[in-house]
Amino acid sequence: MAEPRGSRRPTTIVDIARAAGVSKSTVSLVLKASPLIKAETRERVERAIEQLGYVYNRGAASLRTASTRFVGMIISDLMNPFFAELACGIEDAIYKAGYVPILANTNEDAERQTNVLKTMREYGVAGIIMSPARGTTAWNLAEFAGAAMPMVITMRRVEGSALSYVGPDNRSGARDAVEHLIALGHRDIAFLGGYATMTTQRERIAGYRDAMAQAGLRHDDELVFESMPTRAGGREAVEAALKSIRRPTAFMCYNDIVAIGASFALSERGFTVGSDVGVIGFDDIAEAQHNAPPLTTVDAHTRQLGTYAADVLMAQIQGTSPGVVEYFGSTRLVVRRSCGATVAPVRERISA
Amino acid sequence: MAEPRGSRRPTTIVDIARAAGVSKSTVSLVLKASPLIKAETRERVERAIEQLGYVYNRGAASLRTASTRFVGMIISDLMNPFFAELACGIEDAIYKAGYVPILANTNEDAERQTNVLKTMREYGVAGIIMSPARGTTAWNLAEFAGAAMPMVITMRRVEGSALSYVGPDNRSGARDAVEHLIALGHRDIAFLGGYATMTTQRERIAGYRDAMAQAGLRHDDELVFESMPTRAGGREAVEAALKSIRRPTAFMCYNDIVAIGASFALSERGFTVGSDVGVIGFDDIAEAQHNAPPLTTVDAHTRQLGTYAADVLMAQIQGTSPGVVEYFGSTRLVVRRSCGATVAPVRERISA
DNA sequence: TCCAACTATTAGAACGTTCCAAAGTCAATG
DNA sequence: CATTGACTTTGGAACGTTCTAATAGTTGGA
Repeated sequence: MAEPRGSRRPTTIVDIARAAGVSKSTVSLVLKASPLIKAETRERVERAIEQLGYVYNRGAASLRTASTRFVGMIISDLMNPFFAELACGIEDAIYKAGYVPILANTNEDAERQTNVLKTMREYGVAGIIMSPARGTTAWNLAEFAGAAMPMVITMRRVEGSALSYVGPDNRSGARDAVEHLIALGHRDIAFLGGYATMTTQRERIAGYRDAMAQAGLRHDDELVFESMPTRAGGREAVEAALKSIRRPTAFMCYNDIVAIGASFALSERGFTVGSDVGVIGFDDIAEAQHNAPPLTTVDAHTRQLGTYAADVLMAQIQGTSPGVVEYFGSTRLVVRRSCGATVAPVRERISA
Repeated sequence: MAEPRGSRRPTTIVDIARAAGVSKSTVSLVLKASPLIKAETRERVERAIEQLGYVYNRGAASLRTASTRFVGMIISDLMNPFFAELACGIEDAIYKAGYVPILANTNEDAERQTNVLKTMREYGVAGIIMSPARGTTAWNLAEFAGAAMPMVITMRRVEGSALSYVGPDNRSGARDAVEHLIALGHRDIAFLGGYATMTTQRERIAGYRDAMAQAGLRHDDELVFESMPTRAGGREAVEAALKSIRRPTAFMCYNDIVAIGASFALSERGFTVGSDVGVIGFDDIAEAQHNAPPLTTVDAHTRQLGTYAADVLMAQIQGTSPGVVEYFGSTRLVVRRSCGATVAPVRERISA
């Protein structure tokens, strides 16, 4: 509470030691709650700390111990509610582990990502969790891959990288969703959104093709409509699909915001999404539930994946890790109304 | 690139000095691009840095200079797209100013906020930007208010606090919106969402009352339906309003997610939002545009406010500030279709 | 030849912690 | 009364920078 008497210099461990009539070593031990210190001494020191309004200097401690409790958290697009949820999961787990997250939102800018990685190293972060910007190559991460720095990649695989990875099982998630569309009677099903340069898109398309092939349905490139993975991209992709020769009756979308953009554009054009035409998203962001109509989607358990990614990193930092982890989280189809499930009841109680 | 020869010890400025045949002071000067250093010497040092794969240790530098380039960024609810957008604005500005954000998502938990403030001080942040958790009092912030630590509060005013504040002009924004509803012919207009313990809600309600009083319309407490400021809260609030004696025909909502929840519930009950009944939100989050129907709302210029808050903090840190700033950003009514503007054309080209 | 005024470089203390090795206390034991 | 061992406490080096003041080296003018 109180300021140090005379000077501007902040109170240090030495001031406390003087005030309490002990050595600075003793104060240091009190600060880390060492059992070596006698109760009476500890109280005396604690009183001095209180009185002088001492603030522990973690920077100095870090210099001495050559380790920090910073964790770098590199997010590719924080404006996307999906990544915001991921970030929340990561942040929470980091906080609970007694670490502190340094945030960087790269906005899909690989150059910025490079800068940020460099800076974080200079700040001595204990490890890094990152959802890589589009176009990140294993080569970009090579420096870190050498176990030099604990690091986990999340949500987007980087091919050829030997780093730990945590993400959803995109392929089986997409397969489940498309199988559901097929079961509802859809035959011409398009895939909307994303670009083939994104591993996530390729994985989801693979799932789409698995289901289509299984049912003996067409699933060639002419049924894939690429676009930016945004709401606007969803609108564009669906417009393109509607202009195509074989007009699809259902749309498996790269993610929820694409699906929301697509269902919006479909409604604008007079289609009744959920009966004329089916739409399914991926991720299950909060918004999906309140879309019109409520969006059928694949729950990726985003928040939990974030938490798990952080846990993996912590284990790696603390050396309790079994080495490189590759985790593909299970997904769950959430049937709402956008898929054309006219008969099926809404299986879900609205909650969030 | 290359690792130091023998030991595990990371390369330091001293290793560079030895390799380049100069003193560590010289290396230090090279690192800060001092004009004192001869070009030839600089090159020699830079070559050594490259060869030994030296990583600058900012922690050590901070200890010596007694200052860091960390900025604390305390967000009350990162899952809310409004705050995610705010966070993006802040992060970007901080990054551009050459600082590094430490993130904390308090999740409206005042206790966590207290912890986080303490921790950030221990890490020696140069300043803090924070959207306070609900229930934060001036007393909670008293320690910081003494100009001891540069700090700017954003989005939610804390009464009695002498800290800088940056946020939208809630009162005039809400007034504009309600005036628009009145101009469209609505007479029974309710206010939905938030709690009177939140300064932001009180300000927005004040604007609502300004407009209602001006038009000579009822605006007593019976037309205010409080709820959590979430989508679920919006649903609950509108249900309560529909049960009330004097059933309103229009709803001014605390924010966009409340409005989205409300318009969802109204549609579920068979109302056609935008003709039977009007709904207006506040914030203009990305989602508003793709709501069904697209949501009329008050653009708070969220991202810019974040950027501005960061700029104010930077000025305060660098001592170029004119002291305590109170900024109430102008707002802009964005007329879409939820307000019952059946006649008015949609004034906006869809863009995001 | 000497001094002034540069330019370029450097020695060494300082920043606030932690940690090691050593030392002081005290009661019990032989 | 010395010795032991458990329990507390401590001095001082070390962490990797920056910064001040001082030192060389060089040039040019008197």
